[in-house]
Amino acid sequence: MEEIYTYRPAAGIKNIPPEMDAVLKSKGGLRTITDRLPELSSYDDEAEKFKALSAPVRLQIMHALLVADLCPLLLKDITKMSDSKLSYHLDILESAGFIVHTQRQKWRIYAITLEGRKAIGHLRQTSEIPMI
Amino acid sequence: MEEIYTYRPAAGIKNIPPEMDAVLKSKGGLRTITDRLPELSSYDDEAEKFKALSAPVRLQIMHALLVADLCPLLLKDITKMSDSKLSYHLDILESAGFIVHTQRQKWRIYAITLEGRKAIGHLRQTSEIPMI
DNA sequence: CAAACAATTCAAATATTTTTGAAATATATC
DNA sequence: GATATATTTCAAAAATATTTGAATTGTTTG
Repeated sequence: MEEIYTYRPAAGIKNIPPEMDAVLKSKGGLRTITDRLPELSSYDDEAEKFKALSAPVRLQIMHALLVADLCPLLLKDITKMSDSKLSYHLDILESAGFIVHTQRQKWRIYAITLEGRKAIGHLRQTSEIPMI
Repeated sequence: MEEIYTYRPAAGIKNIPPEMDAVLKSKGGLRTITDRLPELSSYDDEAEKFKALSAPVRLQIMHALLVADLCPLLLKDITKMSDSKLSYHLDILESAGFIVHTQRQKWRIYAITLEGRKAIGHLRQTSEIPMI
């Protein structure tokens, strides 16, 4: 006589480890777990933010901006990057919402956002830093 | 008579915005800022961790493991990925320290680590989840 | 022990990201 | 107004990451 499990794994899955069987039982079955999880595309924004911080050069920029608001000229000196390369990475950080810029005549001034501070785990505010 | 600024920017930099001049003065000059910043390679590990979470599929795996420890068979069913693809992404998450696995005979069981929970901002512990 | 299973590994193909260098834009200075 | 400056944008090249599918490893089952 074949026992019917409400937590039976999806068709196609033959064997699962005994521990998994127990886990599924306690969670109400695989279907219950699957149904609770959001769809893949719901992670897109979060993934983009993580990606923005996934390059050492961009973390370097973030940490420089943690010390002070800076224009690309100075960031270029600090990071030793070419103009266009710096511009590329600044754009990625800005698109992710971690930095912003203001235009002052022919210069730009970049500043880290509150979200940016949080993201790199430096929420402690250094009050002297000018905010935009 | 030429004034000598201790906060004068590095050679090669001609003009900076007036606001930048004030910022540099308050921070002790560009050199002081640069000297305080760690070298580029010091961000490698942190960048690798962010990169591990920079793909929607990997966040999906993380969130599934937040609900329960799971074997690749079940993860495959949940994420609709091919064997080798899943294996590739599990490896990236494990290398970053966000998940671990134990071997039970022919099966593996993957579990999220405490660091993994923290990283995706779900520090609130759901006590029923079996930990390895 | 042969066939089935769970899962990984590997190499090639594909896709995405990053770098580079030239051109463009806009502002400032002589 | 011509030249210099600050910065971006763009397209091609280079570097990395991901996907795919076949081969491999080790374990279980008949």
